Amino acid sequence: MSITRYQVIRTHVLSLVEAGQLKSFDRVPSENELAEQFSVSRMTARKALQSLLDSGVITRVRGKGSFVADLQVTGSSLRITNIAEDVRAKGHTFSSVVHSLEEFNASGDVARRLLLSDGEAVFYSDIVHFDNNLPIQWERRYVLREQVPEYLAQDFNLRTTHDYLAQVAPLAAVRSSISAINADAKAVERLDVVPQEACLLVERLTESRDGIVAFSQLIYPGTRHKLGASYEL
Amino acid sequence: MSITRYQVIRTHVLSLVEAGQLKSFDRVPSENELAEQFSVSRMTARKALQSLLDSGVITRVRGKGSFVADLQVTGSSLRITNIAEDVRAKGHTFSSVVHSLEEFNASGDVARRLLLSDGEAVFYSDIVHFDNNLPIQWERRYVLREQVPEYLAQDFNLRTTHDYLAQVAPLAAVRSSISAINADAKAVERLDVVPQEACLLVERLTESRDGIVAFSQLIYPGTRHKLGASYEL
DNA sequence: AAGTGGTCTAGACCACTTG
DNA sequence: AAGTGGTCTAGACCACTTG
Repeated sequence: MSITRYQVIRTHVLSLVEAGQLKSFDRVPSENELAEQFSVSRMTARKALQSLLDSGVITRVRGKGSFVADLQVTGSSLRITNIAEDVRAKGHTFSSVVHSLEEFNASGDVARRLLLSDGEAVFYSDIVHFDNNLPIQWERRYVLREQVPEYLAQDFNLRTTHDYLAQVAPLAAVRSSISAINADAKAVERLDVVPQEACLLVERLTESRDGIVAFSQLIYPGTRHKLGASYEL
Repeated sequence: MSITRYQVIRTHVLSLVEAGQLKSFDRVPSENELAEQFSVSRMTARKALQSLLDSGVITRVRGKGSFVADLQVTGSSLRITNIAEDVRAKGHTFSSVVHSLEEFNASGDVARRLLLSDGEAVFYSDIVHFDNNLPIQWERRYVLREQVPEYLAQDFNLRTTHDYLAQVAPLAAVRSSISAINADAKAVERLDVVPQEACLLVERLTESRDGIVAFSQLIYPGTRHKLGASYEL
């Protein structure tokens, strides 16, 4: 079995990603660009990109292009939890502090996750949730305006963003990734943790039947909170 | 988005399998047969069969033909992750280093999780897994001796603990928790991270039909690895 | 020799997003 | 209007397995 042309192209693009020359969400050469560069037909270049899509290395959007995917490896299963219910189920008092609720010009990672152009406006909320006055979750949420036009008019002390969104834009799909980060100055302030303390970062893209609704970043003090997942086979 | 021709063909073949007209190992119509039957080009028929291959519905052998695959045991989205497969799916090289494989006297947390008394002996493995020579998972596993008597005799360079355990003690239930920790000296050594770097800690209790099998601690460099979970509702 | 799947070409039309 | 990815065509050569 000799090495095929599409494998050569696949390996080339993969090496760009692995060498760090292309980072998450960076644009990957298009089918036409690769076809010209490697002197192959577009279908062959396409096959290379398609195999990278299948491997989860890139994502593709018609009309826009192909992009390096977010790091993600495993697929475990996680319940979508309602933090207010979880706290109350323990017999504790749940409360929230809304730090920001405003319009925001998406850029960088946030824009790319939401498939927006740099500078497009989204709704933004910055809220900390407490369990008996101890901060347990810092929630930053970027919401598409056309999907949830009344987002800024809500009182998120009365109802969590999760509950409100579940009502106005019922979930159809959720993609989450979980990583660990060291607390920066802002996290120290919001969550009352020690500088550099390990925290859980859950990034979540939620979709309704009408498409993407929101991108959320949920940060938990690592030592104060565990995410649970269980399944029976 | 209209229904494409290859989807029509895919659906047709799939319905034959689901209706039981084609059983495991039965021959599926060839690319040429389908192309003629549906009046499409061979490439379009091929795309339909290829998508069935990707879904695990059929297998294909050059020169022989396409055949209905053996019964699938897929638990849909509740996949328990196999790190070796995940790495290889990206086209990367997977390798492992076994640091310890020995008997160990359980105590504290480990004993409690396994419902043992303090000081009872279990089998213990300490292994680091690499993605292209970059450490991505440090796995410490505590295994009940009576459930897996031959655990210490295995070569976990050839087969991961996950694969071995899946074979000798099929999973019946899994309970995981995920938290964030700051890297201690041992983690720095095993995972080649910076001291205090945030890492993901996945703790997992696995059970077979005969009861608890093992307790595992899986530690991932936080910045180098994300756990992904996605579900469609 | 005839049939199979694997790769590849050089075109085409389309829906969609961006300047 | 130009670029993107998605689908599709009608050919081609190939390696491989089977009668």
